[in-house]
Amino acid sequence: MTLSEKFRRGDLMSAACPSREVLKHMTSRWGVLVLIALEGDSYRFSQLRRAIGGVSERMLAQTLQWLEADGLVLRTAYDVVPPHVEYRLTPLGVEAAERVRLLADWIETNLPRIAENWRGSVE
Amino acid sequence: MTLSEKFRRGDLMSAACPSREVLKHMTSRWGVLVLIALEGDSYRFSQLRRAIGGVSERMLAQTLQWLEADGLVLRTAYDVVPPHVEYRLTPLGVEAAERVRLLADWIETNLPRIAENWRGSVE
DNA sequence: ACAGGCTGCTTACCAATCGTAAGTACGCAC
DNA sequence: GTGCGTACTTACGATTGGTAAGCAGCCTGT
Repeated sequence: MTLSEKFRRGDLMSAACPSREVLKHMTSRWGVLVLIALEGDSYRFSQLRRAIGGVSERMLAQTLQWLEADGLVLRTAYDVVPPHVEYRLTPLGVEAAERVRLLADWIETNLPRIAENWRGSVE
Repeated sequence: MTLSEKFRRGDLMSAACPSREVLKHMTSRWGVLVLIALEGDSYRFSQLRRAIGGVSERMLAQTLQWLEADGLVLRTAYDVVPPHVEYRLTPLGVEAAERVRLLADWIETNLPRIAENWRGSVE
């Protein structure tokens, strides 16, 4: 098996595999939240920023650019003033967002079970 | 609804919610790969390091400590020389790893579709 | 009329994080 | 007795991330 054959389908355990980059974008601190937010609806930049608590404009812009470059998010700019830009998921992005949301949902519902382990120093 | 009621079940869109920390640990660059590796088998430290291409000892140790503190990974140290430490998933960790693997599998199998978007500058 | 706000970014700067390399303690093989 | 293997920790430099300010032009308020 040649290297290119090995990487046609990704191999995350190999340091050199490009799938590592995709993983990095999708599981980045804000990438996860962007995908989940956009799963429900399309958003404008500032709207998305308000929906996701705590993102800086800088990081939101960067995250959206990553996801756009990976073909998960579609950016549509209307040339008006004030600027109007819409972000929505591509079909590929919808599939990705589903998986990410499953993970996020699990964390949200199981937070109590996880948090039990934090009480170590108390008691 | 009080703040504590709001956070008994996590709310990832709120900047102050502790679920953000868990998300950070599970979706960290190495956290994902650790969970997936440990899903199949228990591993010793160095063994895990070799299995996951490209991790430094420093980051592997830190990642394992995060996951241990969240109750996803169980660390068992045998007091022998040379040191022998085993890492395995807890039942909670198994559930988490399943979700993470679904995401990873999707990336690996859909890498070709994603990579198509990178050919923008070529051609 | 004219200051200030809103839009979607980008840039400059500083702090936190991460990776690399080395140190540690101890036993065993050569 | 030199060197390897184990599981880490620590020091330091490089990369990344967050904060704040800038930009360009219309709309609102006074």
